[in-house]
Amino acid sequence: MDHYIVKKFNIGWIGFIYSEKKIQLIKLPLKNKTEMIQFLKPRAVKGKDSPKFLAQLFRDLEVYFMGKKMNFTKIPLDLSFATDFQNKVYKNCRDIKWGDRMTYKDLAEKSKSPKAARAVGMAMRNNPYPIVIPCHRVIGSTGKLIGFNAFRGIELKKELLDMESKI
DNA sequence: AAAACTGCGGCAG
DNA sequence: CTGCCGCAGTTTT
Repeated sequence: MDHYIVKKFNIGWIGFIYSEKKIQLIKLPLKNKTEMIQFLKPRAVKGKDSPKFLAQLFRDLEVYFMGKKMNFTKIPLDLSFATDFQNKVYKNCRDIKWGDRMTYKDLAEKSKSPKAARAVGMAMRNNPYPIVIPCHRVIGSTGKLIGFNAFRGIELKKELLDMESKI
């Protein structure tokens, strides 16, 4: 059974589910801490100690939310659930740098499935590691912000992009 | 195996 | 701007 832990950042309480060696899920803030715990509880048991990789992630996130450049390349993610296509998409998405943006179509082309923009959307929607896999940097081809599977989704997406473009 | 979904993209009105 | 298909990968019947 995996463990969960919640931690407060300036955007709210973020939930984490993790196994011994890897992160399993990052859940962006819900309405409040209670809702977050209710969400996590059925999926994992409360964790007491936070392993090294998690402490590292916390530090990185603190820095990130301060508005500083941070790319999370060393965080060990569990992508064993992912298909070939999803793996490509997640990898390419991870390569989008701070302040950069890419369209769903761009990502599809880069992932060797030029016409699969929609499927890229699917992959983003099911991205278990928001921020670390910067799915907020993926936008519509018209430049419009779409989707974002989180409480206050689009708003949050916009805030993150605004923050990143301030540097 | 088929149908039913999408955080899409073009292109018409 | 809105609506309508075609699209490809994933999920659900």
